[in-house]
This record gives sequence, C-alpha cells and structure tokens, in this order.
Amino acid sequence: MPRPTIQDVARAAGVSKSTVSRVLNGVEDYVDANTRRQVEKAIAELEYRPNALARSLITKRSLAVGLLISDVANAFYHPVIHGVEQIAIEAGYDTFLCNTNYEVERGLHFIRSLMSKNVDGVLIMSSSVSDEWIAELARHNVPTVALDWKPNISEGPLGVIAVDFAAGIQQAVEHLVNLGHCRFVHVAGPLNLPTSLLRYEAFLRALAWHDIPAADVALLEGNLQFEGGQRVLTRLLELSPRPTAVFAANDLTALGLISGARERGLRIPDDLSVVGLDDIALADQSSPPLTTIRLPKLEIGRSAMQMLLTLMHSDGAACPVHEALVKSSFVERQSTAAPRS
Amino acid sequence: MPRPTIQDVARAAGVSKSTVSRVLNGVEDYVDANTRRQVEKAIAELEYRPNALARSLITKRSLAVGLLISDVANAFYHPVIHGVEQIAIEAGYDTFLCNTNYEVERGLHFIRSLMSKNVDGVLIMSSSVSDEWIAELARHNVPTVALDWKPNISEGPLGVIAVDFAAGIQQAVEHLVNLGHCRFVHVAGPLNLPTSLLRYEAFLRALAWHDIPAADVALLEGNLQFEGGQRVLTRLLELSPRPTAVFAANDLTALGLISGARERGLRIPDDLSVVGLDDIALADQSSPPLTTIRLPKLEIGRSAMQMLLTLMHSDGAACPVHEALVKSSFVERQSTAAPRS
DNA sequence: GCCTGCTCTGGGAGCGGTTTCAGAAACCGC
DNA sequence: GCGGTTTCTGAAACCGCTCCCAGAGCAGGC
Repeated sequence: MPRPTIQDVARAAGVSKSTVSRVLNGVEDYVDANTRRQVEKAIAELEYRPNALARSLITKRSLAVGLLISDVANAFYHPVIHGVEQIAIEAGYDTFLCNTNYEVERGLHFIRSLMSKNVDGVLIMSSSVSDEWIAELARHNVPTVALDWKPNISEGPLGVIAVDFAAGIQQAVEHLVNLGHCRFVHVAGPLNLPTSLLRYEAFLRALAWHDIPAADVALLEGNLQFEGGQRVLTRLLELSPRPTAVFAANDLTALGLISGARERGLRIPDDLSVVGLDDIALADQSSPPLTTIRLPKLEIGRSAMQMLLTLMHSDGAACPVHEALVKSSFVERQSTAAPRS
Repeated sequence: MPRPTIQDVARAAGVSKSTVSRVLNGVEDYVDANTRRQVEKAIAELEYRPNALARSLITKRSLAVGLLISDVANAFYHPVIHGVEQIAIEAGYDTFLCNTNYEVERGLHFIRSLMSKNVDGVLIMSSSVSDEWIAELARHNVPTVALDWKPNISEGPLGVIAVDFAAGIQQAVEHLVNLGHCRFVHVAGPLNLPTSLLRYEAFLRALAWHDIPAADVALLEGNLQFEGGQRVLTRLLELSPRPTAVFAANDLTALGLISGARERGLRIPDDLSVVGLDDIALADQSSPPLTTIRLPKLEIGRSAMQMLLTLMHSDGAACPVHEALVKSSFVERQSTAAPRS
C-alpha cells in the first residue's frame, strides 16, 4: 500500500488537511489542544511522514545541501565531510555528497542535478573547480561556499574558505633549509588549477626568503592522487642535479612518491626528504611517518557549512562575498632528514 | 530571478505546457517537427531545466537511490561506492550517500529522510544494520539491496549480496597452520551483528578442519575501526597462553592491531602474525604489507546497484528475495610468518 | 443587542510538472 | 463529398503539500 498522505491523516482525525498541516509545522498558530492531540494520534497510528518533495515544491526550501568533493577515497575529505555533517545535521539539513572524480564535466552534471532537486545551498570542496560551476550557481542565486577558490564573481550569495598555506609552507621550508637542503622540487597539482600555482608560489617565496633562487627549484606536475605521485617519481629521478627535498602539493602525492621511491630501492628520508600537505590520517601511519603541513580539515568542513547556513538564511540581502581564513601549520615527522652528501 | 518554469518555456515557444512536456520526455509521441524545434530553441535560450521535485511528485519516481555506509573514512567503501556510482550514473540515477557513523539510530533517520524524498531504492552497505530499517523499507515497498545480511523478511522487493567468507578464510587458515601456528585469536566486529558471528564461525570451522579445537581460539570484540584494533591489542597481550596469530574481522582492525603492536615494541610478523579481511587499498601500503582476505569490492558495488535496478524495474511483481553470492580470496603479504618459538 | 476582537477551522488556489481526454486539422479511400 | 483514421495540440485534473482568506463561534465592552 502506498504511503499515507496528509489527506489520509485528516480523514482519520476528522479534520481538514489545513489543520493537519498546522500541527505538522507546529508554529505558533491557533490549534485547539484537543484537535492537536487527535491529529498527533492519527499521525502516529498511520506512521505518517510528510512528503518532502511536495513540501519543498511549495516552500521553495528543501532542507538539503550539496557537497562536491573530488573523490571519497581521498582521505583529506573525510574530516571535512564529518565537519560538514556535524553542522548540517544539527541545523536539520541533509547533505548530498557528490564525487566529481576530478572531472569538471561530472561536477557540472552534479550541480545541475542538485539545482533541479532544489537544494538550498552547495559546498564546493572539489579541487578541480570550474568558474562555470560557480557562475551557474550564482546565476540562479544558489548560496554557495567554495574551498580555496578566488571567485571572479562578486555578485551572488557566495562564500569562500581561504587557506593560508604560507604559514605552514614557511615553517616547512625553514625546517628543510636548517637540515641543509638546497636543491628542491615541488610536485604540484594540475597546473590549470589556480590553487596549484598559489602553493608553488608560496613555496618559492619561502625559499627566496632564505636566498634560494627559483632556478634551484624544479617543478613537476602531479594529479593530487597516489598513483600520480608514484608515476612522477621517475621524472624526479631524471632531474639533474638530483633534488634532495621534495614538497608535494598534498599528502596523497607525497605518499605516492614514497611508495615509488621504495620500489626503486631509494631510502626515505636518507636519499630524499619528503614533505606533504594536508596531514591526512594515513600520514602518521605510513612508513616513515610523513612530515607534512597540517590543514584544519574538520574546521574547514564546519566553518564552510556554518557560512553556508548564514548565506542561506540571510537570503536576498545582496551581501559581498563572505570570506573566512583558515591557517596551516607544520608537523615534523620522519620523512625528512639532512641530505646525505 | 527565479528559475524558468515549463510555463515560461511554453509562452516563449507559443505553445501549451503539454506540448513542452511532450518534447521534454521525447517519447514516441506525436509532436510536429517544427513545433519541436521551436520548443527546443526556447528551452536552450531560457536555459530551462525541469524541476525534478515537481516531476517526481507526479511520476512517483525520483531517479535517485540512497546508499548507506558506515563511514566514508572506511576505505572498504571506496571501491564499493565507485562501483555503485558507475552503474547508477550509467542508468541515469543519482545516489545519495549517507554515513550512518556506525549508529543504528542515525541510519534510521537517513532511511526516513530518503523515503520522504521518494528515492526509488536503497542500498544498505552499512555494517551495523537493523532489522527495523529493512522492515520500514519493506513496509513501504521500497526496493532494497543489503550487503551481507540475512533478512528475516521474505516479502517486499528485497535483494541480498551475500559474501562467501568461507573460501578465503579457509585458505588463510591453511596458510597459518602450514606456518606452524596453533594458538589463535579472532578480533570480531560488534558481536550483536550477525555477520560478526558468521565470520567467527567460519574461522572456527576452518580451524576445526585442521583439528584445532575451538578452545584454542580466543575471541575478542572490536568495532571494525582502526582505533578499536589499537585498543584491543592490550587485551590480546593479556591472553594466556599468548596467541601467535590473529585474524581480524576487517583490515582496519588489523592495521590498528599492527599499529598498537608497534607502539608496544612488538614485531610483526615475528611476534604476531596478523591477517585482515577486505584488502583495502592501504593494505599493501602498510608496513608490513598486510596479509588479508580479499573481497571483490568494486564488484559488490556494481552488482548491488545492478540488482537494485532489476528490483526497481520489475516493480510490483512480488518476487522472492533476490540473492547474489560474491567470493573471497586469500592474499599473502608480509604480516604473517612462522611463530618464533 | 450589536459591534469588535480573538481563537479556531475549512475551503481552495497554487507550487511545476505529467497525463488523460477530447477535439481540430489533415489525409485517405471510396 | 463524406465517414474514418491518423497526426497534432490544448484544457484540465492531479501529485501532496502550504498558506491565504473567509467564516464560525464565543467573550467582552458599550
């Protein structure tokens, strides 16, 4: 048998559906205590649960938000997801998690799908973002919060969680320089992503501060994934002169590099010092435990969702782009050491 | 401005909304080639996208399914999720991923939420399932596929992906016995879960086959998570006589055991042989690489979604519970060795 | 006794789509 | 030229809910 509707409840309680709706939404609205009890009884007996679709069709709010990430398998996202869910559940929102699989096209597909489902807001945590996504959302006035993305758009209910990589990178560089390293390589994320360049530049700036010229810093392109790190190690070994320290755009890449190094018989950190970025849960379980730059992942998720809530509730009021800044910090473990020579 | 509706498109194209609806659904329905072109033009110009809510309110299908898992951070689920998504996207379905966080209550919350959103089906991959969930779904006739769960319910559109643990466990036991082990311990999942007992019993059976009595097999309870493995190691060390080989209910537990062992200065595999179950991606990156029993995770995801599609399409036809069996297999790595004595 | 105001309830329009039904127009064979 | 198909289109009902509006009943003030 099909689910009971509000009409069925009304019939069972001997009232009109308007009245049922009133007790359902339980606002400060006149409804007699007796009637209320009757309706509640009918609801319980029929195990009635309102149809969220019909409801949000008319109210224009779905109590749901979309969360776009690159890939669930990327451990960086796990605390982020938890953070988002903590705040979301607390506020009565559901989250739709979407794996873009690092593909811009697929992300767009999800954004359209989410919009057609009338989500109240969207969180974009995927590393490969496209301006087109944001534009599509802004055009239709969907509150949006993006992680680590400088939007070209200034209109629309848009928030940004900016990451201050500089502080952590600065400390990491200091650590490496103190150990005696002078030939560096950075394994970046896809170079078409603004964030990839930002991290690279922050690295260069920190090195320049220690009088190490950009010419002594090689740049290789990875894909932010484990196997990308494994693959790129081959190219790293072909560099001449051979770098003694590598800074990877994220921990997954760093762990891939370590794995690739082990396969080729290299010893970490003796033959090569490796620094990651993110501080995923695996980082201190790997061998050797990974020296890395920590991002406050849970906080990123929490404050992103918090910001989205603000955006969604202050609706209409054309506000400037919201922005929050989160800090990075350095974590020393055992994947870095003084160079051998 | 708000999203355009079908009415706007109709106006722009100079037709009625019935006609727009017809070209939208593009079925074998009479609509003049010229009118069709005009409507399509209007759709493109307005960037019209149908409201999925309104649509599914009347059609009773949402082209969406729910996917319940215990925790995104559990790597076992990553290939499963990928598998589900592969098939789902192909068939035009969206998936709503829900983290039950190993909590039965939270799972029920999600199931209700999914049902109120009119999902067409639900996949239950969460390890902590409750019969109440399945009952709730069955009562409302929602097609459901569960992983590794013997349902008490025989009515309703229900499918089950059963895992044949026996084969893999058998091989693992053979491996351990051949190495010379004779004192075993099993670290199970929560003992209120049927699947925990099934794995334990399969382990006992395999050992009995080699004339090892159940009395020589200790049982400890974990929680299927990493830190559960770490914690339980303390209790493992208190066992007397000290076991030489441990079989964990899943890889996460096994890795937690290894981590706990390292902290206490134990050497794996010399002081203790460890066998996991799942073969998650981490398993061959850990140190030492984990000997484990592989589950075909991608296939589990794919065939679960495939089965769900079948269930959803053969709607109404009261069929018996569908069932598919997937096999497990043994993977030897370096966390097992002959006992020292 | 009448008006005002407050409390409570039901009717009904409408959210944005789909689908049934009926009717208009064109075509066809005789 | 006329009945009968076939092709095309629009009107209207409906999905399950919310919410506006009007009205009923009752208390209180004059």
